[in-house]
Amino acid sequence: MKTWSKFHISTLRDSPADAEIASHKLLMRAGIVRKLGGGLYTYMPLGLRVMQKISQICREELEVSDAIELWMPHIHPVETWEQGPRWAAAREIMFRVDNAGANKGRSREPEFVLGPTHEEIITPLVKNEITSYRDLPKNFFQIATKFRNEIRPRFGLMRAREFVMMDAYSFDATDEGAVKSYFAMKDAYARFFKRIGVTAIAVEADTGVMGGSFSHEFMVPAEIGDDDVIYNEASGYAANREKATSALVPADLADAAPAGAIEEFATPGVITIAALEAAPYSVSGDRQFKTLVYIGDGKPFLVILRGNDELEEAKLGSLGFTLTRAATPEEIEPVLGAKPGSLGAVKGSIKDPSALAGVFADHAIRLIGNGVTGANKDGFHVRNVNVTRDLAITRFGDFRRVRPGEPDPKNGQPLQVKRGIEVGHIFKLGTKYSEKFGAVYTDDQKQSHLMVMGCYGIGISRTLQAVIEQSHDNDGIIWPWSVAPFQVIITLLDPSVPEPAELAKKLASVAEQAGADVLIDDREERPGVKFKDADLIGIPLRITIGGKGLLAGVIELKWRAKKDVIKVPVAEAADHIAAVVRDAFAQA
RNA sequence: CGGGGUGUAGCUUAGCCUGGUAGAGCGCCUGGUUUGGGACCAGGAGGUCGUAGGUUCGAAUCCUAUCGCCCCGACCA
Repeated sequence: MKTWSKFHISTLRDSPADAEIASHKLLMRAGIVRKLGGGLYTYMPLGLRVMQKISQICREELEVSDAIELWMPHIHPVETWEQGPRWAAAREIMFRVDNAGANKGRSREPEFVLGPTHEEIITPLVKNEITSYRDLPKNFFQIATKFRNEIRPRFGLMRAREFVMMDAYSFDATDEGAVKSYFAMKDAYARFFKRIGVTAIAVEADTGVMGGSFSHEFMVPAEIGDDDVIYNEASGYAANREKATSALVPADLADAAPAGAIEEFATPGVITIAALEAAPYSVSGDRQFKTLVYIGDGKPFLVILRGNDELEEAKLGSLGFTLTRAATPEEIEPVLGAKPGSLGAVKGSIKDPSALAGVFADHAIRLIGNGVTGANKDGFHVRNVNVTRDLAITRFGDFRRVRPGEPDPKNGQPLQVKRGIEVGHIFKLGTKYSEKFGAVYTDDQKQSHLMVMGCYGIGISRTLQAVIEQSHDNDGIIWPWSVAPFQVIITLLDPSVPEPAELAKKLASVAEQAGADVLIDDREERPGVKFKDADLIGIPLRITIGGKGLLAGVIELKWRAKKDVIKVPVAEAADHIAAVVRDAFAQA
């Protein structure tokens, strides 16, 4: 048991000016964290207790799924990362560490980086540790600090430069095994979020720079989230917007009958979809082909979309390039023969087709019959363009951004969108890292095979804030029982009077024996201050001792999340509290 | 890194436009009156007005540079 006067909790009446969202304000006001700099926070004693509880629940649920805890260094030799498959993409977010006194006057290059994640560390480790199929599968995890030089830290712990993350890495002999490991983790995540009292939905996600074959994100629905979740309640479909698809294009769609031969027409000054929609051309956006030029690992390629569709850049990841970016006008003209605004992919119209790494078309362009596209000649477009007959397409794919209202790929009902906070992510990696680092094992036929990997993350500190974002009211935080820094606060109204103080201690130890963490507010403050503070820091159960209640021979129990006050005669208080606490644990 | 904003006491801020003694509320300290939802009275401590230059008799205020922080975008747990 802790007493407020000996513990350290400092609450603020006003929110700091740099906090904008509810959970960030409450983090500061309730004294959960204090800021050092952008994205850098001290976890105050109260906040640390929450972190430890979240971590412990995470640990327990992972262990149920047979994951094994270890601890890896957070200073990584740069060479380790250079050997890995994503140095080029990942170096941007890594803090570099100078090798202090060593090599003075020689290399100015940093020799270490602060660990943003640990695939590059664990894979070589496991390569040395495990050589036999008998030792597989294995799943290692740690709960530790991560360092990422986020370009823009924001919203307190939501995107910090130093943060606490659970990261796990599974190694399997076979692909089927890896899938099993993946879903074991998905289940562990679901149990974890349920236990900490957070609604987190698993949504299909893009694999991003991590690579790998499939992936789910765990999202906490919240207005302030960074991601759009596309979903349909009825079918259960849920995907990050970066990944979401819709049933816009029927699989059995037949090509429209060409209305005639392609013909060029002059469109002086027309370089936008909108301009072509206007008179005198009046070609609606869904009858235009939009031709975008990107650079994939140094080579240009084309993406063809419907005029009124938007490219979802993340979907270009499926093309297999390590780095992609939009091409500049200077890069475009020599290849296509025209400036942006007059581009197209009609066979024969591309100036230098051999320079292209491919022409990738979104499925939705198949909805266009006798459309219009650029002539690859400034100031000209062509009409009567038909997909199969006229366009030189390397392959079709899903590249467009889904819009709310489009048909669900599962049941055809309209899709909806909502914002979410990404609190966890799981990836089935495959052999991307094991190949690079030579992580192989020997099977029972003495044959060598690459281990099949998965990797998994939960943003522990971000989850802490997501809990607040999801569970608060105008008076403050409402901690779920399982992660509350203290489950019970005993508000002692007359701390200097011996009898009530003794009663508080007695009831505190009763609650503790039932398993609760108890805080006694023994400050010489007016009752109003104590009630306000108890609400602000969000302790689930408040027991008030003293004042008019005690005069009437009762103590009072009040749940933070409820309105009513339960009066209990002093004589029955101990038994009642023990029962209530046990009940709360049973329900948590 | 692009766009926008902002920096005055631990927190919230007024003053800046139109240069002339740096002010208030909360919090903190002392004393008193209070005591069931952030009390009241009296007294007190706390500021090189982000930093560095410049203009000026005189700069929180005007100018320049720089740094920090916040918001929107690209990226992420």
